[in-house]
Amino acid sequence: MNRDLLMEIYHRLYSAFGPQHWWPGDGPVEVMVGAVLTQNTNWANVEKAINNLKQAECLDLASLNRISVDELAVLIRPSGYYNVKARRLKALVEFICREFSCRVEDMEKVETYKLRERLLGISGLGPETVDSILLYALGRPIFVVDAYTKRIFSRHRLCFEDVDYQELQCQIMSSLDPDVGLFNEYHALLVRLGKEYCRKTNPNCLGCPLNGL
DNA sequence: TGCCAGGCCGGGT
DNA sequence: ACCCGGCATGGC
Repeated sequence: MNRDLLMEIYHRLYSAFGPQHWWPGDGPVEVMVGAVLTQNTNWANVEKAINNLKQAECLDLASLNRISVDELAVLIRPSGYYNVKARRLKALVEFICREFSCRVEDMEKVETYKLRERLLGISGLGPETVDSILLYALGRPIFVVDAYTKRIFSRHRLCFEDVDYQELQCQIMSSLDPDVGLFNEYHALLVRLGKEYCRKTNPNCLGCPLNGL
């Protein structure tokens, strides 16, 4: 993929929308929880679930490790798929507690792609969730691909509609310098653009900052 | 009312 | 190697 084109897109989005201040949420644990809860789900619903967790003072590894799956499911109900997501959250928390003594800081010593593989081994964590955790919770230079990224890029004929996740990620990352700040803002801006101009149906291209690329 | 949202898994071909 | 149903809430 062409580096200049990728940067042109980035600058257009940044000019149009400004900084997005991602991830919306405080600290690595809240970010990781949000990454799981937002799977195929509107962020507004995720916020309700996260507020429930805060209210119950359960938004930390020790509490999440202590409460039952069913108790957790009740708290995260507004985020949808609450039974599967409760299991996925427990699996993630158990992983961190088992492999890193419940200390997020201890994950720092693992090389990024090694850690990526280990996170992908957790049932319920796929590439987007894992990459979101790596980039936004752990500050690793990993580009997050999502449905909007594919839709936007394919509609601008920069990739195929059904492009493989890894394939698109590799193409993008091999064309850019590994810059956490850039990757952070770029993905957030793509989501912002997607919400306003590149939904599944009703693609209103009028006023889209990428017009005439 | 129906469709969509910052996916992923497991079972079937 | 694909393809698909299931998982579920809340907003427009």
